[in-house]
Amino acid sequence: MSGNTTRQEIVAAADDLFYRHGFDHTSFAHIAEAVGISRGNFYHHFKTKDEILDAVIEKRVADRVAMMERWEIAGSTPEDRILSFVDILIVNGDKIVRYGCPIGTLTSELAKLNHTARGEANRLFGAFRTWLAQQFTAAGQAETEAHRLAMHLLMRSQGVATLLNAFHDREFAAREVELMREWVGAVLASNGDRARSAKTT
Amino acid sequence: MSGNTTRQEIVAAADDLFYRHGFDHTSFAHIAEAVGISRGNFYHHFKTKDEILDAVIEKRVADRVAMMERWEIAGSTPEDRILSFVDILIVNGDKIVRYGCPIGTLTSELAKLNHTARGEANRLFGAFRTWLAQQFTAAGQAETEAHRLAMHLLMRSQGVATLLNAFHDREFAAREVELMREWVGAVLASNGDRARSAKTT
DNA sequence: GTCTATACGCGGATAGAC
DNA sequence: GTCTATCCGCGTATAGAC
Repeated sequence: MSGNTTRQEIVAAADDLFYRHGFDHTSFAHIAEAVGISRGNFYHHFKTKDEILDAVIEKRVADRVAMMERWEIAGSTPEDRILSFVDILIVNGDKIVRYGCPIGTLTSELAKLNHTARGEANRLFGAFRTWLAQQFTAAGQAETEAHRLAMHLLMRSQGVATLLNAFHDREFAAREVELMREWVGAVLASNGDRARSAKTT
Repeated sequence: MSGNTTRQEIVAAADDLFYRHGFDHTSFAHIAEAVGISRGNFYHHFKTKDEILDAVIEKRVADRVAMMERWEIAGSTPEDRILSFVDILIVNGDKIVRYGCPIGTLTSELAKLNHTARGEANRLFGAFRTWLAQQFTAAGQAETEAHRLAMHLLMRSQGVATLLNAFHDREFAAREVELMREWVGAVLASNGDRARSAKTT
């Protein structure tokens, strides 16, 4: 909580570079250049590259949590909030075309590097997973089913991101987003039916 | 076509290491050690690392094409063949848990490295895409719809692979594979209805 | 806190002997 | 075709002056 601006700048620059070029391929020199400081100064803030990675993951988690809190405020119903998640694929379309999903690609890379921060990185997926499950639960789904639906939606989002990055086909993404929106609507509508019939009987 | 065994061994070892540790992270020393030759000897077969990458991509494409040809023989109907594709997620489950999808992860990495072989790597996805589209067409789907269905299935396969790699949850994968099988059945059944009604009217 | 200078190993790549 | 020896740049990391 020392509020060091330089440290925050380093983390922000590393976050961006790790996303665009990957963790392993990004060097201290790259980050130092992006921030505008010398390489030596670097080690006053972070002793190892892994420490920077931890800080970047921490920042990414915080950013995603903040985003989900905004969705909570903006969306009046659980369905609206879930659709905010789906819309990431459109809102961040340009970046995904170029660099893929920030969470999926980091997770994949750390898995291949067999990096110790693998588990930490999974908190990113976990944040979305539990949040989505909460929304489905709020929409009337049973606990286990809500978690399955959350995983299904996360899965489709990842799949679309991967193929959008490979094929650069925005129409494909738009089509799949529309299918996801329809799927969410159908799932929650049929549940509503069950909920209503359960009430009336 | 010189039939050099050493060359093939290098490509096979590189294929494996690129998959398990990533292209960038795999060094000449790693490959040389895996094959059991010296680093110097290496350059008699490949002048640059990129040449090895090209050869690995070529091998991967050939392997996948051969696999799809086996599916053509094994499956009597287009639906059977499509389900062979879906079942990769189960058959290769262990490897996917550890290293993800060989195609998706390579594509993502090359995108981040902004590597020239990016386009070549996309032939891997392309091979599955066109083959799946052919199967959907053979099952009675219209040309454009067949391609959309192929992309949809490829998307789901990628999404499942990514989350399977992240969460190591085999039950999740089994559940999603079952959903994909149902989806394939439903899509082809409804099409069959349309085809039948078109015939009888 | 920020800098310069530097250590040291590993990466890709080359030369040339056998 | 296979080897050893070697070049050179870049990577992480450290020491120490300002």
